[in-house]
Amino acid sequence: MKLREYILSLSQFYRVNIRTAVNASELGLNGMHVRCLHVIANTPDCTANCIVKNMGRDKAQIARLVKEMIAKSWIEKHASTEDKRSQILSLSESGTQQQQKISLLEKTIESTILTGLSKQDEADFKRIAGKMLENLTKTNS
Amino acid sequence: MKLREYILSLSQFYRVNIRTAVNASELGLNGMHVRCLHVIANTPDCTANCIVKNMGRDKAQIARLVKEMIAKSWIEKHASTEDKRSQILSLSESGTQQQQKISLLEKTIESTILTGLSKQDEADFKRIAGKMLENLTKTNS
DNA sequence: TGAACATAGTTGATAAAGTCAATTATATTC
DNA sequence: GAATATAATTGACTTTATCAACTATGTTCA
Repeated sequence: MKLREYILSLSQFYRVNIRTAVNASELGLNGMHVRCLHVIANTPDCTANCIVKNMGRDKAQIARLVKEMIAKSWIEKHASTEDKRSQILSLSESGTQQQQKISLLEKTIESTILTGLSKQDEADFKRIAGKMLENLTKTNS
Repeated sequence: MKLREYILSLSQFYRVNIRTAVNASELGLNGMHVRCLHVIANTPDCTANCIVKNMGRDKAQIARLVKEMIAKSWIEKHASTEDKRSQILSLSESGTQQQQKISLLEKTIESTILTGLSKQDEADFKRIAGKMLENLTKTNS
């Protein structure tokens, strides 16, 4: 089995799993919402562009997701004082709650994924995947 | 950085890379074509259902992709002699050529990804990712 | 300073990908 | 041989992704 297959299949089956869990919990959000909320939660002074860079998506797609999440009141935006072109995004009260619920679901899946693997395996995986990511993103810029 | 992010980002950036390369080479195929051709090439007596299982996709989606690829004459189908419900898929002459061109592009990306990683790292990655995949797919069935 | 270029975000148009339910044709089971 | 299961197909639709054009603000440097 080729490297490609491992990479693509892992994400595919991860997606299927998390979507099933999220649907079941009836939070009313989809995969991209989940990931955006994460990025916003974990990035200081997060802007739409931060999400674009972090997730490797098209900025049009992110602009629409952001709009949608603001409409649902999960996030808020306010103009940056430093750069008037930038909009700083942050989680609202309810967005934070959503995020916490998702984190719980993800912990469950994470422990499923890691079944039968050692701490060392996990660390190795992250180290190697991190290096791969670095290699992949360097070529783009 | 969480496991989730490594898994999803790796596939995302891999996709972006391979798509750029495939577009540049003007082969006229998209990401799903690429993956389907691979599965067909590497599965003995491949059926649409094999692709569904292998890739974790909806059978409707695969049926349409197969139809499209037959229309483009990249693959052929003939009824199975063992089970008249099944259609055995195989690469045509031109499909094989497409597949070989893609393989070249993928080799290039693969070597980019593996830059700075040892043979041992690669083997470890595959072993760990393989176990993860096993964990993820077991829960679904 | 101000023209040229760069960056952040938005929008329109469209393509690709994914989903759910129903249907047809064979297979299997008991 | 009737009930049930499976392989593939189709209709109707939603979601996700992409590209190009555009507005508004920033940056550079002749």
